[in-house]
Amino acid sequence: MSLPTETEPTPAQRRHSKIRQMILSVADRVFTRDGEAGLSIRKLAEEIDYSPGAIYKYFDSKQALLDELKEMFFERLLEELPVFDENSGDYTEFAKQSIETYIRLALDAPHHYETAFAGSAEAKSVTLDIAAASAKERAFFGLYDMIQKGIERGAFQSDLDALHTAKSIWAASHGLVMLMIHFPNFENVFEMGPGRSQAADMGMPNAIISRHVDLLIRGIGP
Amino acid sequence: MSLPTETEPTPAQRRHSKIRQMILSVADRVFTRDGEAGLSIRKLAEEIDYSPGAIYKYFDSKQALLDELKEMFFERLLEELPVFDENSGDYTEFAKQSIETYIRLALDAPHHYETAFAGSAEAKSVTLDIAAASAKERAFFGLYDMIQKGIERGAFQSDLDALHTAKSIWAASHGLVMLMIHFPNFENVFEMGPGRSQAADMGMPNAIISRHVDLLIRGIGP
DNA sequence: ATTAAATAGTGAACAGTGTTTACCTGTCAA
DNA sequence: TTGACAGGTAAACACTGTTCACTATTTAAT
Repeated sequence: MSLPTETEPTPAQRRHSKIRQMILSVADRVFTRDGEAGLSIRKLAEEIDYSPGAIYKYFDSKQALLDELKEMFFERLLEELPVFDENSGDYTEFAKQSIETYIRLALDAPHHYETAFAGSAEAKSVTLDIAAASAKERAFFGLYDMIQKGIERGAFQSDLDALHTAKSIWAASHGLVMLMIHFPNFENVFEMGPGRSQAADMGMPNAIISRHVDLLIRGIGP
Repeated sequence: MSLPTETEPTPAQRRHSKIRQMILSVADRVFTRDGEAGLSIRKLAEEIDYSPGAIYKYFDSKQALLDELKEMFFERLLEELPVFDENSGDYTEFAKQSIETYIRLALDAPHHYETAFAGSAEAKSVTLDIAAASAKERAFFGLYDMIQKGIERGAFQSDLDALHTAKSIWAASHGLVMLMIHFPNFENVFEMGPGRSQAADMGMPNAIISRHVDLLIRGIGP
C-alpha cells in the first residue's frame, strides 16, 4: 500500500525487469513468426531455457503477455505516424500518409494487429476522459484531431461530423488491412482470367491503398 | 470412382444425412452463442448424446465443421441481400441497402463472421474463373456487378475502376463490422464526456452505418 | 438364408494446451 | 544468523482435437 515513491530500483528489481524484458522480446519474435496459436508457454519456456511455470512469475497469464506485445505494437505505430504541421499542412496528403503508415505497419505485423482486434473483449468503458489511454486510442485521437482541424479550415466538407468521419476512415482502413491479411494478395484477387488488365497496377503494392484513400476523399458520387 | 449418377439415396444415406444435419444445427446453435473457443467436440458430443469420436464419422475435423457453418452463414447472407432492378434502379440507394444488410447480418452472427475472416488461411487461388464460387465470393460479385453498371449508367464517377471500387467498399464495410464487433457499442464510443452531443444519434443503431455509406458515396473532399 | 463387407459408435489413449501447486534453493535484510 | 521472500522446478489438473482398436449393427452379394 505504499505509494510508488520513485526510489531507485534494487538489484533484484533490476534483474527481474531484465528477465521480463528478455521473455517479452523472445515471445515477440515467436509471435511475429507463428502467431498466437504458434506461441505456446511450453515452447516459449524451452526457448528461453526456463520451465513453463517460471513464466508465471513474470506474467499473470498468456493473455497478459500477449496484451503487452499488442500494446508494444501500437506504441511503435504511434511513433511512426507522421506529425501534422498545422500551418503549412496539406490535409489530404497528411491523411494519405497517416493511413498508408497505419496499413503498412499493420501488414508488417499481421498477427499483432489481428489479435489486437479479435473478439468483443473490449467491454470496459472506452469513453476516455483523460490522457490515460492506450496507444491504440491515442493513435485514433491523432486522426480525429486532424479531421477536426481539416473541417475547421475548410479542407474537408464543412457539414461533416469530425468524430464520425474519423471513425469511418478508421473503419475503412481497418477493413482494408484485415482483408489484405486474409487474402495474401488482395490487390490482384478476383481479377478476371489471365488476359485482362494484368499490367494495370503491376509491381505497386501501395496502389490499392492509394486508391482506397482517394475513394474516401473523393467519394464515388457523380 | 463412380460418377454421381443421381440415383435416389438409400435409407442408410438418408439416415447419415439426417444425423449430419442434426449435428450441424446443434453446433450452429452453440457456436452462435459461445464462439469457436466455446464449441468443443466433447461438449458438442455430449449435447447430441454421442461420443466424441462419433462426430468424426460425419466431419473430417472441427475445422471442416466450422467451415460448413461459415458457408451456411454466407448463403443466408446471399439470400437476404437485395436484388437490383437494372432499369428503375437507384444505385446509391441499392448500395446503401446492400451494405446495411451485410452489416446487420454480420452483427447478428458475429462469431460466424469473424472466424470467416480470421487468419491468412486463404492461400488457395482466389482468382475465380467460373461460377463454382463460395457464397462469400458470389456476394462480392453482386456488389461488383452493381458498381460496374452504376459507372456505365453514369450514377457513379466515370473514371472509377469497378473492381477496385468494389473492393474498397467491401473493405470499408468489413472494417466497420469488425470494429462494431470489437467495440460492442462503436457508435457511442470515444464520445467526449457525458455532457456533449449525447442526444445526437440516440436510439438509432443504423445511424453510423448510414453515415458510413454516405461518406463512401460523397467522399470527404471539398 | 448365409456370408462378407461396409458403416456407426464407443471408450481409451495420444499429444498437445494453459495454469496451479507443493517444494526446494538462493538472495537479501533485519 | 535467522527469517522472509522471490525465483525456479517438476508434477499434476483440467482441458483440447484427434486417432485407434474394437464391437455391434446394418447393408449387399452369393
